[in-house]
Amino acid sequence: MVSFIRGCYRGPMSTEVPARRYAKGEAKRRQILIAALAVVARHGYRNSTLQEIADAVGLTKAGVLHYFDSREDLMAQVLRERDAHDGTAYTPADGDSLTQLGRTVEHNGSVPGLVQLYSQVVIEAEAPEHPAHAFVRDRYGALVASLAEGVRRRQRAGTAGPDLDPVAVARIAIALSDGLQLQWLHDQSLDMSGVFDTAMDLVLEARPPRAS
Amino acid sequence: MVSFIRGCYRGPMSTEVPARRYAKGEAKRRQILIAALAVVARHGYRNSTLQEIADAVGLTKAGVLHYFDSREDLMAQVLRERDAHDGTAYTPADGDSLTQLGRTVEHNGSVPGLVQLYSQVVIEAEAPEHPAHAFVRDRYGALVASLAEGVRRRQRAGTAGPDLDPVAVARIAIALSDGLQLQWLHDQSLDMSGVFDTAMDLVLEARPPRAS
DNA sequence: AGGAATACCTACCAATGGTAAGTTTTATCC
DNA sequence: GGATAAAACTTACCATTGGTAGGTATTCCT
Repeated sequence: MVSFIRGCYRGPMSTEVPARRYAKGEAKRRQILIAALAVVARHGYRNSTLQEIADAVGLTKAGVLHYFDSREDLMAQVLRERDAHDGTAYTPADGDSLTQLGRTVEHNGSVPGLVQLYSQVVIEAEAPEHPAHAFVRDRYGALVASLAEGVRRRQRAGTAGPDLDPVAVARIAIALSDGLQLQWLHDQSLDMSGVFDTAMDLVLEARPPRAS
Repeated sequence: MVSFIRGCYRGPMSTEVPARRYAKGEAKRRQILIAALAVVARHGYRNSTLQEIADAVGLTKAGVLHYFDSREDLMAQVLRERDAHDGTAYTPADGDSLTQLGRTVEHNGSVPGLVQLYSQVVIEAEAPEHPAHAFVRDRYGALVASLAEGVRRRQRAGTAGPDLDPVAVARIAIALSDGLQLQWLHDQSLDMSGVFDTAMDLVLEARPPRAS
């Protein structure tokens, strides 16, 4: 069981060194991740077979499974890689996390394969034994924290209702993002980004209560 | 009710006659639907096998497949039946559809199995060849229409911002419902209903814009 | 060059969804 | 109250797929 690295999740706070691999292997690994996403985009998540992914990169099933513990693990890693790459998730304290989330929503409107994969992994990972369980959990946690902080900053700046519960608003923003993506999968004419911005504007409303 | 329908989806506009079947079969069919939901609740969607469902009702796999075209079809029918039963979906014009949706969200907080099944089917059904594709599409459509009408009624009553786009608000409500359920699956301590109500209150806000 | 770790393949297995074809049960019609 | 047609099943059986075991070839470091 070689896998000191494979399968085990390394969160943002983890500093473990990656398992040493040969250059060729590292390249192949990346290639697999890219191919997997492409295959999902073409045939959908549940119709994406290990065999087809393997074919796409000139390997056998077993060859692919040399890099990933399982199909589920592979799919989860696609997400993780993507997540780390375009840094949508763990937004550092500098940028505005709410704006960043909005941008991510907008961007996702161009990658249906990724959206489907994301939704699918999130649901599957509900099972505690799923390889991405901890990942998704941590991701949600980090997102909530980051967004809540963004809300607090806006409250200080006066661009968000002072009585809003930052954590609740964070959860609302995430729910909107996830939920709109679900709808969008069934109707890609939906303007996810527009609806998201509209909703968030209303939620963050800094206007004083109506004189009742 | 339309409980005697099977296999093929009959939307609101369909008038086809139900396939005739014996009383015993009808009972068995119900039993299977209930058992399927129970199995999903226990082991999760992807770990719910036809075999186990069959065992639960004293049949073989093939026996179950006599009633449903496929596993996916079975799962979709569980949703459909449930949908028709507690009438959450096609809310008639009488009640307030927004309140109704809120109640459904609250109720779903007690049935994790159903929530998981629902989410899973919605994602799977993105594929046009999925047996529940048309169902989910129609369901979304009907929900949007119903909720949008609810928003309009509130606007007339002065309990919703007059400038709100009813359809957009409808989509927002659905997204919140779906998205919160996704989060809730990973953290059942989340107060779905509370967050949902909070968000909708903010979105529907009828307060006048702040004097900028 | 030597040697350890990696990269990768060839079988092989078990589980699962699904089908084909037949047998038994159920209700209906003379 | 049997004949009969349809529904309610069952017993094989198949194909796909994820995954494993174990071996061979390749890479890289010293």
